[in-house]
Amino acid sequence: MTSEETLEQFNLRKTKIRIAVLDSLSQSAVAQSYSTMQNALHEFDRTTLYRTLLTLTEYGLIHKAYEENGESFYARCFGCTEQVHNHEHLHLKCSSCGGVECIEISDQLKSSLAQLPFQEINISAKGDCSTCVSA
Amino acid sequence: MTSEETLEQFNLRKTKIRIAVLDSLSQSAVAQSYSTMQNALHEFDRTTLYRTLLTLTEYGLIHKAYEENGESFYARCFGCTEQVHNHEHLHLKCSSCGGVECIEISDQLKSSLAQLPFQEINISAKGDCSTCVSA
DNA sequence: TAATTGTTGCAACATTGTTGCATTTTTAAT
DNA sequence: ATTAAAAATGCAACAATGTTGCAACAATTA
Repeated sequence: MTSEETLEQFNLRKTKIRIAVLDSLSQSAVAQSYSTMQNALHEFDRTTLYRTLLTLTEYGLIHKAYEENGESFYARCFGCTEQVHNHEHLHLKCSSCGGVECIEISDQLKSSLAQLPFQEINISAKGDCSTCVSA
Repeated sequence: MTSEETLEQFNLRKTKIRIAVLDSLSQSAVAQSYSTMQNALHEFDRTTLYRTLLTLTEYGLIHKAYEENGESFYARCFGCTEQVHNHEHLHLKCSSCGGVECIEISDQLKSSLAQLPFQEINISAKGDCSTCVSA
């Protein structure tokens, strides 16, 4: 599904920056930092980017995958809605390239987590991402 | 062990703010945010607090337990050194009081995590902390 | 095409992160 | 106890990001 179709589906206006952000995050294997996106989308005002990320997050199209030292990394959400979030993955911050990758987790780990009486469980880790480990 | 003794043990100078930060975090059941500490320690310059947190973190006396929306929460480290970190717990952000609590994790979850080929695995969750759930 | 409604760009300010430097404090030596 | 050396502090300054208000503008709908 194209970014335009996605926006239509969520009853969001199809604006340039929303399409650009969704396109960029959809094509990216890793979550992107705010500053990376700001550099890539320098034709837009940073406030606009800020509000675009807020809106897309609010509607469950993207999510903040990782946060460290005040730097936020965003990724496309798949199977998430405003109410339900699929967090059956962990976020790996690559020690080598600095990117953040989403990693599927084992069934054993899933069931261990399912026993916890908490919501919005989030796992992050550091190591080499799939790109860097094979390089 | 008192905060002064702890600082001695790590060959760190016993300054007012270091003792105040360690005392405060040692007595606190929950991790404290930077802004909370800044308000509590307003007699010190915020740069000094900033550098104090850096130093205590560097030597493994405290650690950044949680970070959300640019707000960092710090807690006393137990059994951590500059090299080895004990992260056999998860950080629970309380939906009610906003505090961050350290929670011990089950052996099953520990062993699931031990199988992951990553370092510095960190789990966070949202829910009610032990204080709020019983209130 | 016009009216409506939502979005954008800009200005402005808050908070936190960060560095340099002069001053002060801590520690160790005398 | 005094002093010299080393380290920590306070202050000024600037960067990055978060956040709001508002006028101008663009996307949708009638």
